[in-house]
Amino acid sequence: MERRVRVRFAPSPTGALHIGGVRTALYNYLFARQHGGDMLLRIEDTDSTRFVPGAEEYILEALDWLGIGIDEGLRMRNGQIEAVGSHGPYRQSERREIYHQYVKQLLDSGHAYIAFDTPEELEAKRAEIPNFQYDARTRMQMRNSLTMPAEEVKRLVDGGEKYVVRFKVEPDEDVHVHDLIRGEVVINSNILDDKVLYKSADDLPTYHLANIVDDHLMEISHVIRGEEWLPSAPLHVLLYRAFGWADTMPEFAHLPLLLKPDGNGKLSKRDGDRLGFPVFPLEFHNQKDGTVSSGYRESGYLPEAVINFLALLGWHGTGDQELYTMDELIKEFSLDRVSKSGAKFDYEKGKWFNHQYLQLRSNEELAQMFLPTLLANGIEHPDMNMVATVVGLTKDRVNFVPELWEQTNFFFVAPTEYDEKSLKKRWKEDSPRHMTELLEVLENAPAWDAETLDGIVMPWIEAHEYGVGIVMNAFRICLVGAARGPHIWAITDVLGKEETLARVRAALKILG
RNA sequence: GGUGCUAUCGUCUAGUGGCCUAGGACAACGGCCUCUCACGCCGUAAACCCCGGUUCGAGUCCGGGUAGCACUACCA
Repeated sequence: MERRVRVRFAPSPTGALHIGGVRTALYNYLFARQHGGDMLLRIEDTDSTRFVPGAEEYILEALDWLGIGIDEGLRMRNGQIEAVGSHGPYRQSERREIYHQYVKQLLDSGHAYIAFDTPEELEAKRAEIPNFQYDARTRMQMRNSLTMPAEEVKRLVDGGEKYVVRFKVEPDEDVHVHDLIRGEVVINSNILDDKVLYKSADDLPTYHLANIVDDHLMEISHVIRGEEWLPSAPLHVLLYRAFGWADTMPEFAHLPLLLKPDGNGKLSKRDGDRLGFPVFPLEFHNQKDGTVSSGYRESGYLPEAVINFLALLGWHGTGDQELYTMDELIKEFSLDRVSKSGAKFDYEKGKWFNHQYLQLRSNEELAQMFLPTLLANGIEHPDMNMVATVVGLTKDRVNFVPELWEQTNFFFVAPTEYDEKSLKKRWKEDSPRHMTELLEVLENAPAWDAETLDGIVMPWIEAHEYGVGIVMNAFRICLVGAARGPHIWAITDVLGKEETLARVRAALKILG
């Protein structure tokens, strides 16, 4: 009775994988793992006109980066695409023969018919009749195998006339769809049109047919997909019935949509560039239109942060927990705790998640990740131990690895100018004299560790009643160029005696 | 226009008839810590779309309204 759980993520290679699609893939993956089932990946490339080269690779690479594992179908392994499983092929464009067979079955059983109406004719019809719909009310006035003699249909088809196969929707029936998230949804078949299932022009089925055939053949137990599919779910139920597969029809779960952070509507490709944050997991160079879209990976996001962030956009556990590892998500996830309403994409919270996961990474690891940024800023061969040290000193104040540069640049490059605001507030009339004297104190330091320096500088300040804040802030400006940064002795420790003294002298020269 | 789905702080959400004086998180604001800037910690402000009904009792159930969203292709 209990069926093996098999779910699929079935994107179209029409561009970069949208962040909403990533979440759909994630929920499918979590569901599969939790039930010890299979996660399949199938490419739905039945629209040859929208195909974008590189999109398939992109999708698989993105899932691989995020740690969303694929058990069957297409997946990325060591930078190479591989197909695994016995239900293939897993690209719909390679399953033409299979679809032919099922189109024929529907035609033979009277559940579908051939239609010759051209796109132009249909367009004219729509212009002529408001709210025109190709259905039980209108199909008998159109050019199709229901209205034309069988011999003529055969003659046209054999003669290479372009045609489509339409599903014959029976009128006046309440179609029930059971949805795991929304419960029972009922739609009357009268509002459904006779959907095109197959187009002879490119010898490919449409989504609706391919989807049902593949899900059946691949033994999919649960269809977890975006809410935009809810209106066509009744059509899919009707198709399962027409094929005689009603008893093995998968369960449906329609996920709420990801909405724009401002205004209205669902999150789209263009929102990212408009609002200044990525809507794609990886940077994408579209070979078709030449556009480049930014990605979470390239923006400095950690995959575990993206996963955690996305998981909580539309799902929530039973308690107040917000930080989840993938394993915890697999354990806790459940479809009945998925929200019903759309979620505005809150980019700010994503930053916070990244901050949290950044703190968990080791200094050495972060130093490696920081290397490209250093190089981009002209730091050619940094001492990696030193980089790890400064990263450790500053990582708790950044959300992203590249931001480390703003926090650590003075460790690598001595200041040449000094922040005006800091000077105004922290560089006093006595500061040049203090620094000159401090120079002498430091020159005579018996050692250069934090404890030693603190042990001689503090008593010196106290003895002269200069004020700790006044001296230390002026000193900080000399070393950093502004009133910011980690603890002063941590800075002198990294800089070393020679560099520290040189910076104080340079500051004295410029600031007087 | 038609059909469907949805509706709690600015945002993500907890809440499944009394535990709600509506909880948590992000963001905002204030304070503490402190040589600075941050981090961190503590605190403040901030919501049940509206109208009816059911009930001893409604954020929670029902009806209506309103609003938002999705779909309405030989796209997925």
